[in-house]
Amino acid sequence: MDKKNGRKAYHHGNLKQALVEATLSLIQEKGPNGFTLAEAARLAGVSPAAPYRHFKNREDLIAEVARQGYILFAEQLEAAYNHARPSPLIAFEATGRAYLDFARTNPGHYIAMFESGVSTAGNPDLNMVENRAMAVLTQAAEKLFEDIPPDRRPPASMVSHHIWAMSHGVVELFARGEPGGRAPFSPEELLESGIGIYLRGLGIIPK
Amino acid sequence: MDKKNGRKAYHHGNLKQALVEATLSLIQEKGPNGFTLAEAARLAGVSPAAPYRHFKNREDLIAEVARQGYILFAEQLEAAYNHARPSPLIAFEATGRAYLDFARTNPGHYIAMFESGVSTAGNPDLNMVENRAMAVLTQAAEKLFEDIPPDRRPPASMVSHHIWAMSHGVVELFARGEPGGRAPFSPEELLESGIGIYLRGLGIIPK
DNA sequence: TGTACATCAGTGAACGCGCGTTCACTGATGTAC
DNA sequence: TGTACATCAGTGAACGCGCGTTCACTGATGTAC
Repeated sequence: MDKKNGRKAYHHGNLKQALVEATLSLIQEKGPNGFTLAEAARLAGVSPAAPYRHFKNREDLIAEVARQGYILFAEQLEAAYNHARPSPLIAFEATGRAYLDFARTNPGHYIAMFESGVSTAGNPDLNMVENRAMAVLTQAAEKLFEDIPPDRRPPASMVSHHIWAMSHGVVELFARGEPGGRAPFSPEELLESGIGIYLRGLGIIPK
Repeated sequence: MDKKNGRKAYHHGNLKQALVEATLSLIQEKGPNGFTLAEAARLAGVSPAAPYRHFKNREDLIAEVARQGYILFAEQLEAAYNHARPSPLIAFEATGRAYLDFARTNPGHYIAMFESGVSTAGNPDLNMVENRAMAVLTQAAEKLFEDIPPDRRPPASMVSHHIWAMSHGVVELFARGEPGGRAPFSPEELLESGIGIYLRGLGIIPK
């Protein structure tokens, strides 16, 4: 499995993943629709026909990037949640921070997942990994309600959708482009304070 | 100023606005980057060179769509807010609904404003109209705090950014594509309940 | 009211370009015996 | 250990296409006198 000497190997060896990585940087640079399949091939050092060995077309390539993104995303949320330790509340807040962090450090993945127009509904693979990521948030919300009387608990999946929406909104509106772009607050501040107020509204943080 | 008889007038009469409208439907259909300037020209019934009389390039055209969108947006938010009548709280909630409504009924504008990649920072015209829209939300938040002791008031602009983020998140994640796409709740439900919980957290709605 | 002229807002042909996709091909690798 | 062969993963040339943009042009409109 050793690479032969240097560049000129006829077989790339790992072209599929190399194309995924080329796509990641192209997406960051030019947006999800700002580049062509030929450009990705060029960046991977390969002829324009080569990608067709691995992907049906451009959209298929982006879907693969998104798929890998959802898996990473779920892993990182789960790691941040850390089995509700040290406490469900602290772990929940850490998960929110991890959301923002993921979007920050993996912009290419994030864009492929949420801004590229790939439909998760139409793609069973994608649907599955998306649900897995979502489940982390929902379970975190459930754990949070242990101390609330059952008749005052909102549905956990509604709460996770609220948190998801607020996080996504902060990412899209305030964490893109220039630092200090659209708002006088940092994205971290905004998300942290927003979730704080929301949790107080749920009765989870005392007033 | 009457149009001459029928189609074949050499001068279009109102090509600039016709191109804006063509762009609106193309954006809805194919996304902010899924069409070409030539396509917009074709849809407006004009040669591919004609748009250059009115717009520097494609981006310039999309920026104009966004600009008109922000103006509409501010108007609709303001109308919904209706000078804090019948009460600051009810008016505030109506404004949230108007946000969602705008995104729903003006998808082309919304996409041009928030998903096309036009930078409002780099364009003074856009920046201005964006701020005008934002100011509606901020003023609505301020009015909401009249009854809260000043030392417990969060900055109004922070609150408006929270609301903006949650609304935008709901639109992007749950109000796009198929009805009942990503979530088991309707966008309206989600936004309404989310804002409700948030306002309870602010102490504006009693528990 | 008429006329000359400037300006405006289009046309249509042309160009160079790069893309997506197909195709027959070929070099490298894996495997059966 | 060798060898024949199948398969895999690339190449490179070709095609048709539509785009962005420029250009000299022209028909319509507005205006000064």
